[in-house]
Amino acid sequence: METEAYLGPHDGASHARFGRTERSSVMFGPPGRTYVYFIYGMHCMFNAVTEAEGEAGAVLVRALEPLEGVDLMRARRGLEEPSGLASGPGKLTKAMGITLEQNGVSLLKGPLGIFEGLSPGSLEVERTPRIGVVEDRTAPLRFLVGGNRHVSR
DNA sequence: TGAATGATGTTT
DNA sequence: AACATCATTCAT
Repeated sequence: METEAYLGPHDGASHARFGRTERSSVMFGPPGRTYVYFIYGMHCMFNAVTEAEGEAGAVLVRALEPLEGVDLMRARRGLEEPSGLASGPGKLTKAMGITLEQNGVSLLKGPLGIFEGLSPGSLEVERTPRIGVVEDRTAPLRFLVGGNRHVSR
């Protein structure tokens, strides 16, 4: 698992840096929903909205370790090998079948209810600067599970 | 290292 | 209405 935090209007690398726009409006909405957006003309990025309504904040899920549905993910990616299925934010949405249609849907229940029935775990979490951002190059807002190879490049 | 590829927000 | 930018990926 690998994530990055994007903050509110004061975060120069966040989509919320222009305030509440059509694209970023879901970031200002209630927490526990998805924020999905289209980038580079070809990739969807998957975020979880984190902050209270009226404040902006989201966590970009950049990579994960496939535990279930590996064959389906492989089929969606069009890969023979099950390695690197979701080792990047664009790869991850393709493997998961996440598109703009899922923008703003709940993560607390339903098909994407990934926060449902979660119990706190204990993981070694490493922190590094975020990838692909030009503002705030040094802020350590990228979080990875220590020693896990299912991360982005 | 660079091309692919299109929406977004800002500037004119 | 036009432009620069972009929370990437893959092939060269």
